[in-house]
Order: sequence, then structure tokens, then C-alpha cells
Amino acid sequence: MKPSTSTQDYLKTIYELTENGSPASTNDLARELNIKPASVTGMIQKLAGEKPALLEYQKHQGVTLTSAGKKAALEVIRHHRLLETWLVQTLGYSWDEVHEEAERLEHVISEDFERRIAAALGHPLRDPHGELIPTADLKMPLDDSTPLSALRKDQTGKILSIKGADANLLRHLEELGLTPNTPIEVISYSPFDHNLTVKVNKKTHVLGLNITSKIFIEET
Amino acid sequence: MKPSTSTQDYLKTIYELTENGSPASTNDLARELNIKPASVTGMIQKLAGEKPALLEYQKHQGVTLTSAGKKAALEVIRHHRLLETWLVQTLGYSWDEVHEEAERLEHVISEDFERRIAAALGHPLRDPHGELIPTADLKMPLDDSTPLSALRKDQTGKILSIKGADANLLRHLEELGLTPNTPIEVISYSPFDHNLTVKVNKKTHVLGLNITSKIFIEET
DNA sequence: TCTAAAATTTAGTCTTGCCTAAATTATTTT
DNA sequence: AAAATAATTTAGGCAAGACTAAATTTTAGA
Ligand SMILES: [Mn+2]
Ligand SMILES: [Mn+2]
Ligand SMILES: [Mn+2]
Ligand SMILES: [Mn+2]
Repeated sequence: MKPSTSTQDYLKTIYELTENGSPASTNDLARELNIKPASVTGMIQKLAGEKPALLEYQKHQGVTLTSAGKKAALEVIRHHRLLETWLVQTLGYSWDEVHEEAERLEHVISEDFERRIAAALGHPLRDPHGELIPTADLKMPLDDSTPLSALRKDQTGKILSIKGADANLLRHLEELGLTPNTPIEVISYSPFDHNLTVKVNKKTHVLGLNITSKIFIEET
Repeated sequence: MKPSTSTQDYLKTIYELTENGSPASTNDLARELNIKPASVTGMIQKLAGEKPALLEYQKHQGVTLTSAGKKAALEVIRHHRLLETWLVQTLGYSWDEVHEEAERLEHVISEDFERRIAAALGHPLRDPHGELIPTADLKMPLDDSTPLSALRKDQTGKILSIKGADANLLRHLEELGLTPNTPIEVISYSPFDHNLTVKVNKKTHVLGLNITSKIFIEET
């Protein structure tokens, strides 16, 4: 049985929240999904009880995905990221506009549609935000990126991706020239506020942790 | 408030069933929507009670669309037909494959998406089946077509559209060369079974009423 | 360690949209 | 004009997925 739109959104969000290795808490899920914590508890109990179970759940300990859950999550994430890529490439959406549209389309496209856009795009590896696209056989490629916030004076790299879908931040970053594939150099680090001064395209900018923690880099 | 997917499907189906001028019956709706008649009654009572009302309803008399209902119906139909056109033109779908995909996508695309594909396609007038696409301001263009079943010996015309989404019929018609824009000539009419013998691309075919009632013609 | 705050779960409701079975109304047939 | 049949509506239920309020458990602070 195909997971409902709600289930798909839960699984996708849990995937993202557990990428760091630790379980996703009820509250974090509630915040990300804009659903009240009490409702989240109900839903995760249900998903953990399906056969096969989609989640591993222990009261008060948060949830992780089972392999069935992970597979379903990667399916949605693949849809989402292919759709974003394709909306940008073929319909001229800008990278700050695509997320909402993909959020709705991801649940209704067929596997045939998925194959057609993947082929039309030449099987892209990353979406417009630089995020890795799960492969057709639902494996997430290895991610060797580092958050910009972890770099220090004189370290250099190339921007790989921007995490999170905040349209305002994306527009701001585009204005500063902080887009995927752009080389970047750290000029200085301020230990008190964690600000980084960086140089991009000959211009320097001072970036707070709110920003540097969302920009991911390939070190060079 | 945006109509739900269910509501949109009801309105679209009612639009199509009332194109002939008479109200849509509960049973016809139930058959088209694959929903039990009892459920249809419940839903049409609800839709007739909304403010503004989407339907005009009198017990046992069937339903018609109010102007609000018609507008919402044309919005969905425009989405559907633009999507079909676009799936065929840009992703290589064949005309017998597009309907299902469009049926799901029609409910979730944004007005922005609608504008973008309409523009990308050059504001097409008809979908891949030759059906008229409602305009951006939600008017249905005048339809001056005649069913092939109404033509008689020696009358000629050009195929404008195929009604209904039966994929098997569409594939059959494509094999016979009975596709939109094809000139067609009636060779003979058999009054007993309503069969028409027609000539298309130098070949003659005998077509039953099941087929001739679904092919629409511009007389020449 | 005891307590206060925060996180989580339970219990009880609500809405949407569907279903079945039974009742009612309309339409045909005889 | 009755009787039989078909169409429609009513009544009662159910499943999904959300919410609020209250109870409980965990975590952190004094
Ligand atoms: Mn996104
Ligand atoms: Mn979503
Ligand atoms: Mn169609
Ligand atoms: Mn539909």
C-alpha cells in the first residue's frame, strides 16, 4: 500500500532529523511538520505499529526509521529533489520558489513520471540547493561535505549545498553570491559570536552562525 | 478556501455531465466518480449548502453548477488539460498515458505553475485529445464540433477531438489513424446498427456507435 | 536529592469523505 | 391505477489525521 501524503511527510522529516545519527524527538517532529506534539505521538505510534513497521519507537526516546521506513523516505526525497531540479531547469523557477511546489507534487507523481524527469535531466546528482538526490535504487550517495561553520582562518573550499528551505535566506545568499559551486575562503573567525568573515568573488562578508551552519562546503 | 481534491473531482465531473444542458443525476455521478450513490448524495448536499453554494440541488432532480461551482470546475479542467498537453509535449507521454497522471497533478499545482506551463506551451487551445482548454480567465471557448455519429454518406470533416479517457480506445484510434486534425469522409451509413463506414488516409473503416459518438468533427 | 520546567503521552473530540443497509420516492410495466 | 423496479435519500458507522486539555515522565536546577 502506498503511504499517505501525511505518512510520507513524517518519514521524510524523520529521515532529515535523524541524519545526524540520533533519534528524532516528538517535539522536533512537531515543529518541523507544524503539527501539535500530541498528534505526532499518535501518528508515530501508528507508523511503528504497521507491518512492516516504518519506525522504531520507544516511549520518550524518539524515533528512528526502519529499513522499510528509510526506503519510503528516500522515495519521497528523490521525488522532491528531482522535481525541484526540474522546475528550475524547465520552467524557470528560481531556487527560492521551488520548494513549496515540490512539497505538494512529490506525493502525487508516478514512478513513470519520476523516471521521465530523471532521464530528461540527465540523471542529476544534486538539486538546485546542492542537496544530493537519492539514486533510482534508493540509496543516498555519500556526503563528504562540512558545514562552513566548522572552517577557520585561511581554510578554503567550494560551496556544495545550502540546507533548509528558507526562501528569504536563499534570496539573501544569492545576492551575496553564495551559491553552489562557488569557491569560498575564510578570512577570519570571531570566537565570541562565531562569526566568520569570508571572501567570495573578491568580496568579503561577515556571516553569523545562523548562516554558516546552513552552508556546506567541500574543502580544498 | 481552496476546494478539496474530492470537491474538485465532483465539480469537474458535474461540469462534464451537465454540458448537454440537463442536470447530473446522483447515479451518473456515482458511476463516473466510482463512489456509491449514497455517498454522492451526502456530498452534493454538502456542496449545495456551502456559502457561496457550489451546486444547485433539489432532491431527486439532480444537480447543476452555480457560477461559483462552474468557475471552480473550469479551474480544475484547465489544469487537467494544460497538464496533459505539457506531459505529452515535454516528457514524451503518449495520448493514452497522460490522463491518469494529470488526474492527480491537477489538484496540487499552483496558479504560478499553471501560468508557467501555459506560457511555455504558447497558450494552447486544445489538449492532446483535442479537447478545448478553458482560458486563463476561466471561460470555456465555444465548441462548434459535431459528433461523427451525426454525419451521413458523403459528408466530410476534420477530426477535432476524442471524448473520454479510455486508453484502449485511444490506442485503437491511433492505429487506425483517427487522431485530431485528420480529414475524414463518410462513405456510408447503416441505419440498423448505426455503423458508419469512413475513409481516413485512403483507408476505410467501419465504426460502431460506441466509437463514432466519441469522435468530434468540424464539418467541411 | 528534591523540585520545577520541559517533553511526552493519554483521553476525548472533531472534520472529511467514504461505506452498508434500510427507507423512501419516482418511474415503468402490466 | 397497481405493482414492480429503479433511483435516491436517510441513518448509522468507520478510518485517517488533526486538535485541546489533562496526566505522566524525563531532565535539569537549586
Ligand atoms: Mn526542498
Ligand atoms: Mn510534502
Ligand atoms: Mn484527461
Ligand atoms: Mn482528479
